[in-house]
Amino acid sequence: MKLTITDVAEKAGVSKATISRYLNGRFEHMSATTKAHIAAVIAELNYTPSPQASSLKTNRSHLIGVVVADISNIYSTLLISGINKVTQQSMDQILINDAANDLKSEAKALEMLLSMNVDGIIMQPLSPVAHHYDLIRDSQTPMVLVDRITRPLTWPTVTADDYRSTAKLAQAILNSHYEDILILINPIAQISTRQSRYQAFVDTFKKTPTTVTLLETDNDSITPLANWITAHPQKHPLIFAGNGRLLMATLRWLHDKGLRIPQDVALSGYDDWDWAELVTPGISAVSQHPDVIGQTAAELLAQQIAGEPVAVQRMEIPADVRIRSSF
Amino acid sequence: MKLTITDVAEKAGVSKATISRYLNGRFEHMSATTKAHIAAVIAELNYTPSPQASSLKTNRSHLIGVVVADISNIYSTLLISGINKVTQQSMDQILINDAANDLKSEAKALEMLLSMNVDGIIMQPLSPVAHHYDLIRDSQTPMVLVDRITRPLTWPTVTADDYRSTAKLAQAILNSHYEDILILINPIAQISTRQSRYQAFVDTFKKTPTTVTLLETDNDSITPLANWITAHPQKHPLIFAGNGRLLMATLRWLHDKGLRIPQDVALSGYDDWDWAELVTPGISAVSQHPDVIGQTAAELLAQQIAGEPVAVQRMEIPADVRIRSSF
DNA sequence: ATGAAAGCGCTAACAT
DNA sequence: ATGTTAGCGCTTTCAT
Repeated sequence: MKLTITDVAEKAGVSKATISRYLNGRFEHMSATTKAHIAAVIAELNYTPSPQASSLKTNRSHLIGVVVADISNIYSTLLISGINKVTQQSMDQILINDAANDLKSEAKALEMLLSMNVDGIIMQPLSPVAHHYDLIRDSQTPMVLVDRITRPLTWPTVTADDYRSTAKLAQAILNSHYEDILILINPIAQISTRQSRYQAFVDTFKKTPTTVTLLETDNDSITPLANWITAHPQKHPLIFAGNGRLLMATLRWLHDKGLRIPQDVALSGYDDWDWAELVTPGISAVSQHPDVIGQTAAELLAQQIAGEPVAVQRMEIPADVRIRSSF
Repeated sequence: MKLTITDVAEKAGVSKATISRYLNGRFEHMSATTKAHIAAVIAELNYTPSPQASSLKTNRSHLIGVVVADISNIYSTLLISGINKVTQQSMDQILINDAANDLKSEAKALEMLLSMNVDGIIMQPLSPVAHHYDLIRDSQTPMVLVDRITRPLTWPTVTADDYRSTAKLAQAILNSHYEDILILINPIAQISTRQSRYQAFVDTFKKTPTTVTLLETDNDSITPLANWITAHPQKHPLIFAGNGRLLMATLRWLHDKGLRIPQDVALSGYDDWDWAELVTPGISAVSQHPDVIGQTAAELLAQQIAGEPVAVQRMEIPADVRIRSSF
């Protein structure tokens, strides 16, 4: 049977209040003897207090909600692993929820978390409009956004430095003088990071003869790319795949078609989870650090929960640009 | 301000008890009018009950604890994603904990989960000895093990069919007549799956002239392999890397050394998260399905929690063997 | 068909 | 320095 604070109090011959004080580290007015005695009794009984009971009174659940856009994406693991580093320290538990790239699911996840009375939320938002998340603001629950920004800026946000890192990659491509650059990316209207990645290319090639073509796609499908390449068999384009899944899908398609990299088409992309270098001839890519993003977000959230002021601003975690031999 | 059941009761002009009955779907003795009325009020107020308060009374937390061996491993995401599929349905929340490949951390995670009063636990155990987890048995908390077994068999366990799938791969290798097979794997004494993978090779090549060499390593280091290859420059071995990380590390090392696959060394491994085919020349590997394992485990756990009897046995989820061109 | 009241394990005034 | 007591939001007998 699970022990309660009453059991401990009886065994120790003191009141529940004293035990409670002990548990919460309020020793200011406690005699050293009772303190030691309580410690001994707790150790002997191997008693652990019930967080839910305490939560009921204190309104602090020691639960952190995490909502990821798509849990099957590697980004999620890395992000969670980073968050975990700090919650482990603070003895908080994380509640993982998957939005499955669906606004309805995301909303449900958020409601769930609120009803669970989480102390704070870390979310990789699906919607770019802050308004969409008014219920969080209304509930007064601290939140930190990761990976994508939301307008107007309402919560502290931690992302990669998409624009800067992509521009760096674009700069490297500049020297190779491609006629056509194909940006294969999910709909950019929605997501800030996608816009930045596209814009970095546009800006870099603005005053060059290079044509930058935007190929918007859905659900990481590469059909628009396949169509373009099939329609322009004589061209020798450079492809920039806007995320890891697209990069992988593109690679697989080129493979199937027997197209050689970089002889037939050149390739580059965003996100490389260590495998891009293993693929012959080594894919040049931007490599971000979701674990650092997660850790930073968790620290920011912890501050907010502790009542310390946190600036509502975007923090950018630098990504690495790894140039290999794919263009 | 957060609404309580009392607010709803007042607004609806009925007692808390009636609201509670409504919330728990006990309509047997409820007039259709009050039922409809309560529904309307709840919708209007947008009320959501507090799980922790209810948990206090019912002893059901709707929390499922998940302990993974190493959260930064892709296996974890896939596993969680599978678990998530079923917990989403049942409105349960999952509490992810990382054992970080460390028995002390694992024990702490388990204690944490017990004190959180979780309804059940899904664990990828670090220790092969069931005794190690007696505190779970003592606490009467339902548990399902995944990925690795524990002796004696104490909990329902869901794993891949390590032996069978590895044997299938070994069989394919058999026809290529290698003189030396190097099994690179983390310490096999500890983990059941590792033993099975090794044993599958030993058994397959028992009556052949092929030598099967066990190269035990630690922390996914490839030093033992590097040493062997350096020491036998004239040989043309086939390597079997016991997990995805080792496979990747091996690949990277061969790359660095300029060793060609399969001309200089042949390669194969366990775990392929879709990238193995993209690496030239396409790595032959066993591909397991952690998401299915997770889903199955979660279903088993749900049954146990519901009080339905669940057989204490090992369930094997078939892995795929993907033969490509690396040997 | 519905309500009153006690209590789940804990915390926090307010006593003493 | 420690105890008493009244809840936190919900469920559940037992009444009516």
